[in-house]
Amino acid sequence: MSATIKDVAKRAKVSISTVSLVINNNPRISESTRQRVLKAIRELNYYPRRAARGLVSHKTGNIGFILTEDHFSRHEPFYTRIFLGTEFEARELEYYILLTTVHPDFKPTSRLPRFILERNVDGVIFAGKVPDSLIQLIEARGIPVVFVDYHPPRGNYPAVLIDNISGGMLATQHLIDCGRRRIGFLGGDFDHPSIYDRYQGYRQALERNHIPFEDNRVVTDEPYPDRISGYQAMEKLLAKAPDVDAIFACNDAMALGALQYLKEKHRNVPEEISIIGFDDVEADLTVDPRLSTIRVNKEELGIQAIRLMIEILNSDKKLPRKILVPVELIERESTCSITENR
Amino acid sequence: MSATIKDVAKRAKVSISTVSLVINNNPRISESTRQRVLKAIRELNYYPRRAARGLVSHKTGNIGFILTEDHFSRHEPFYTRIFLGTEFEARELEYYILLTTVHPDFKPTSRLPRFILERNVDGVIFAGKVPDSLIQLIEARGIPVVFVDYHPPRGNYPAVLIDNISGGMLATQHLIDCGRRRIGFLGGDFDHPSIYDRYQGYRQALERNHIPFEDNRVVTDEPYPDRISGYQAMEKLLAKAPDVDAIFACNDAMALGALQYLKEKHRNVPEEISIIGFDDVEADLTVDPRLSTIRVNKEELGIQAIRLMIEILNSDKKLPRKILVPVELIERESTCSITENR
DNA sequence: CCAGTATAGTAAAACGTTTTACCAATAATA
DNA sequence: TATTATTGGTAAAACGTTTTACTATACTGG
Repeated sequence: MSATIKDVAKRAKVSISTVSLVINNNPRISESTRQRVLKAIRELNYYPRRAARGLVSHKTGNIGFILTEDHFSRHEPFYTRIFLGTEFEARELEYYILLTTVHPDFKPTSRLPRFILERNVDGVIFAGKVPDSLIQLIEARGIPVVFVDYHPPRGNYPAVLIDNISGGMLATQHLIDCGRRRIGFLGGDFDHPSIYDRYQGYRQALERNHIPFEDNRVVTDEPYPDRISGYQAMEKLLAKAPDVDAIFACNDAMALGALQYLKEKHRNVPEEISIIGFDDVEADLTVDPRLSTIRVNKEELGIQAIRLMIEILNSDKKLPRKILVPVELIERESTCSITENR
Repeated sequence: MSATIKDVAKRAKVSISTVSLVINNNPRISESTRQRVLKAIRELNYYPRRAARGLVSHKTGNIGFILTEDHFSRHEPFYTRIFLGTEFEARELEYYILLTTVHPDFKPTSRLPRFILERNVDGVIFAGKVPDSLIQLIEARGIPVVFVDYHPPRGNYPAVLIDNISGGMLATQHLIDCGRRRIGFLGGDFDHPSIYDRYQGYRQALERNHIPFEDNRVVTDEPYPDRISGYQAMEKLLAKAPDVDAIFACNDAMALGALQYLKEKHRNVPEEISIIGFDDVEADLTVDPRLSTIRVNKEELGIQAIRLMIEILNSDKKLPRKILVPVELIERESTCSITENR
C-alpha cells in the first residue's frame, strides 16, 4: 500500500509526531527539519488518510445538507441550485457535502440521517422548511447548524435568507412605476416566513407611495403556493376586485397559474393586467408573455450558507448571524407601463 | 460523549469483539447473546462511528463523482440530473456521493482530487468525457471506476451508456414515418462516441428503409455541438443540399440553433422542413414550435452507474460490463407528416 | 556559574473499530 | 474411551493519525 506517516518519519529520520506537527504547520518545528520532512513527504507521495485523522481529531471534513423529500421534488430546480452552490463553495474551502432528504413529518422517534448517527459530518445545513423535531434532535447532539431559505419560528439560529422584504418592495414598486395603482397580491401559506415577508414588502411599497391598501385585493388562503393555487387565487381575486390592473404573486409558480387563468379569460397581459412573480425559475421563459420577476440567486444562497457554516466551525462560538442575499428585478414581458396604450 | 462499542460490551457483559461480530451479522454468535447485545445497543443508542470503521476496514462508504468543469457548466442540466440520480440511488444503498470537478486538460503531474489523496472514496464514477491521464492515475491506485455517458477509446471499462444507436435510428425512423426522404444530419465532434453512434443509427435507419445515403446531407465539421454551431451547420447544410425535408441533429442544442436559422430564413418548420433533436432538455419546451426529440432519462443513467459500482465493490472482480439505458421518442411540434399539407 | 526559561523534538497514549489467532467447552466419530 | 471437529466466544494486534506530557539542549540574566 501507499506511504503512511511512519514511512515519512523513517525517511526523514524524525519521529512520527514531528511529521504530524509539520503537516499541521506547527511552528514548533525548526525550518531545517521542516524542510527535511517536506522533502520526504514529496518523495513518498504522502497524503494523510481522512479516516485516521478523523478518528482522533473528531473532524470529518464533511457537511451535511438536509431537506425534505417534497422540497426536493416539488421545488426541484430551486433547491438543486442551492445545493450546487454549497457543493461549489465547499470544494473551494476543502469540505465535502453529504446530501440527504428526510420525510416531511419526521417524528421524534424517526431514525436520524445516517451521517448524523455515524458522526460523519461536522455540521448540518438545513434547506427550506424542515421538521422541528429533526432540528431539535440534531441540535441536541451538539452539531452546529445553519439554515438556508428558512428560519424556524422558535429559537435564534444562523441563517442565510432571501431578502424577501426588499424583493416584495421591488416588485410592487416596479408595478407602481408602470403607473399601476390597483395592485393585487396573490399568496399562499402565510406561515412560511418568506411569503409573509414578500407580502410585507408589498404593503410597505404601497404605503411609501401613499397608495391605500385594500383588503379585497389580497388572496392568501391558498394552502400551498403552486401553479394550481395561483390559477384559483386569480379567479377569486377577480371576483372580489374586478378592477385590479396589476398582480404581484408571491412566487413564479403562482404567477404562472394566474397568468394561465387570465389568458383563458382573454384578459390582456400585460396591458390590461400586468403580472410579476418571484424566484426566476426556468419556466418563466417558456410562457408567453415571458414573466417579469424578482430574481433570487440560488447558488449564492448555498455559497453563503457554506461560508457561514465554516466560520462557525472555525470559531466554535454560537453566532446566530443572519445573512440576507439581495434580489434583482427582472423586467420581461408580463409587465408594462400603463401609459403605453392609453 | 455518546456510547462506544466498549460501553455496549460492558453493558451486555461480552467482549468488544462479540459486539463487533453482532453488528456485522456474523453467524458465529448465538441467538441468545446476539439478543443481549442488540438490547444493549438499543438501550445505549449506539451506532458505530464511520471514521473508526473506515480506519481498519478500509471502506469509506463514499463514492466519488468526477466530471470536468466545462461539462458541469456547459451541459449543466444534463450532468446535474445524472448526479442527482447517483445521489438518489446512493442514499438507497447506504452510500454517500462526493462530487468534484477537474480541469479538462488534467496533466499527469496535476494534483488529484482530494478525496482520492485522502483515500476517502471506495470507487469513482466518471461522468462524461474526462482526461485520460486522470483515468490512468486513478486506476493505478487500484480504485474501481465506472463510466457514465462516456467510455474511453482505450481499454475496456464498466460503463453506463445511452443507447445512442437505437436513439439515432428511432429519430431517423420517425422522420421516415413522417414521409420524409431527404433527411439531413447535423453533428459535431465525431471523436465523441455518443455523437458517432447517433450518426450510425441515422445511417442504419436509412439503410433499413432502402433510402440511399447522400454525403452532402451531412454536416459534421463543427467542433463542439452547441447552439451556435447548430446555426452554422444548418446554414452550411442548406447551401450543400437545399432540398432537405428533414433534419436529425445530434443533440437538442444543435437542433435549437438549426431551428433558429430556419426561422430567420422564414422556412416553415415542421411542414417544409421537420427537425428532431436528441437529449430532451428543458429548453425544448420554450421554443416555437416545441422540439421533437429523443428523450434520455438522465437520472436513470446515474442510478445504473451506482448500482454497477456497488456490484463491483461487493464482488471485487473486474467486470467491464456495459449497460445501455434505453431512450424514447418524444413527438412534439417540430416534426410532422409530409402528407398533412400536400 | 547557576537557576530559570525558551526551543526543538520525542514517546506514548488515545481515538473506536475490525480482524486474526486462539481457547474452552461441547459434540461427533472411531 | 480417546481423539477430533464444531461451536461460541475472547484477547490482542492493527488501522494511521493527533495530542499531551515530557526531555534534552541551548540560551539568558543575575
